[in-house]
Amino acid sequence: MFAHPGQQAQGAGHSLRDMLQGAGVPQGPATMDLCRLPPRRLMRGERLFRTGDPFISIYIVRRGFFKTRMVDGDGREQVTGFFMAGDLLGLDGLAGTQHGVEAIALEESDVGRLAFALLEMASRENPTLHRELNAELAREILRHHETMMLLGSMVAHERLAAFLLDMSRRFASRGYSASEFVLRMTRGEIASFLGLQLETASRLFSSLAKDGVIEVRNKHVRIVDAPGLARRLKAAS
Amino acid sequence: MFAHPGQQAQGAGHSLRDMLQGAGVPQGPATMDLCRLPPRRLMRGERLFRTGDPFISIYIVRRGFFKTRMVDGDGREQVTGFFMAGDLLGLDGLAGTQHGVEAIALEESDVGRLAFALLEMASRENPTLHRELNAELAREILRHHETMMLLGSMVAHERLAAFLLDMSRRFASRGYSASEFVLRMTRGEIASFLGLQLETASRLFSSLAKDGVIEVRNKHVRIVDAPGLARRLKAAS
DNA sequence: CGAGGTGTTGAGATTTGTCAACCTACGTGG
DNA sequence: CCACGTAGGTTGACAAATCTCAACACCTCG
Repeated sequence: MFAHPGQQAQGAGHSLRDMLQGAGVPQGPATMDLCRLPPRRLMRGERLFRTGDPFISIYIVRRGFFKTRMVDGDGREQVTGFFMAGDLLGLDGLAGTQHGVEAIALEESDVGRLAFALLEMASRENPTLHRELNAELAREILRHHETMMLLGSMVAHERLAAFLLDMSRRFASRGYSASEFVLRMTRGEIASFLGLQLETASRLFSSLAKDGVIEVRNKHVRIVDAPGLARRLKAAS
Repeated sequence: MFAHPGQQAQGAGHSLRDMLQGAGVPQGPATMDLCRLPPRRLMRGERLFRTGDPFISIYIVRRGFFKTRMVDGDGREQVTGFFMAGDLLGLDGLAGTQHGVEAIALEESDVGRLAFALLEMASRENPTLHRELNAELAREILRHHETMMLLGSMVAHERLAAFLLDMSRRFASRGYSASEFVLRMTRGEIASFLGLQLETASRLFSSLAKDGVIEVRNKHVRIVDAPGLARRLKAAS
């Protein structure tokens, strides 16, 4: 049920994604090449950007895994999303001048970067690029809407089901198994994202396992009964 | 704790808001005048736009009150925001091609409209306008973030306190009383927005009233002890 | 091999939801 | 202008979901 940036491969030429993927695109229009900044490697726990950082570039995850989170004045923390290879990161700053969230690597990761100021100029001359930027932003907003729906009108077990199905879909769209994957984030991070307590999330994993819907071993998850999981999104299980 | 479009008055000239406010701005640059569409009046319950509608124009509330809501495939409903005079509406479509939510008038209301396609062209020639559009979008995203925080990491009584303080701030920023106002939405709509059941929201109103923090009579609310209300955002009351 | 972070589980408290009754305000039509 | 119907709002009693606190197991990494 979650939409995420970067599901479908882009058509031809020098799309936003091509530019960010970097390495493989040696010969683009000059304006585009100018945008490209050196890629960056992060260790687990390192921050790609933090709340309030000036918005300078947008990123694509080339390898690894990230979470984004917010911390409010009272120290309340909220994980707002998870990002895997192929996902764009930092779009939240696209509309303004600074980032509203922070992005933290959940494992050793590589990101491609594009300088936003230059990208904006390029997009003025290139309507396709401009449209792509807008489309990515639209996906970001759609993601927000879905998160609000999840947090505002689902009970705990529905939220976890939605989360697992979303992960499954995203792994599948990248050519990995839809039924078996490794969740890089901790239970606590999942719980925060789902608006639950850590223990509640853990219990729900166990309960799904007991019902034979999934198999769990730490971060390794296997979806045994995908329809059963989907059913838990709707009525009472 | 909520950010909303349209807090501060805009500086000089023909800003986005001026254009939308309409009537008072007879002599703008031609490109801008072209964008302006006839205003619209809606009766209570009428929809300004609905989910999936092509994104054609953005709106400003000139008079009245709106809610936006989403309905997902399973019929789950979620109110995503409330909009009063001065607020921009329909920005969620700005990034894409269609609206992801629907907007419904909570009372007889008037809106100003700008044709987006023309507006986009105008913004290409006018960097200030372009920046304004981006700033509005940024506010929209900030609002989403704050809603996620509210839904994901606050308990019921904190959510209601946050809601009331937000309303208070927004009324105040429009020159109305910060301590006494009429909530145009029903308890059910407030509850949906806060991710609660109607009865829970109602009880929380009563409980705040019993504690002498607010006075309530139907939709009329008076904040008696604003600091007390603010205190309920943090620790246990 | 030890330490600390991570994950699981239990028991009980607390919060929130559910169902149901009833009250109130408001608009409509007689 | 009143009467009635209906949507909106409140409250109670109870059920269920979720949280809290606590103990302990596991796993990874240095």
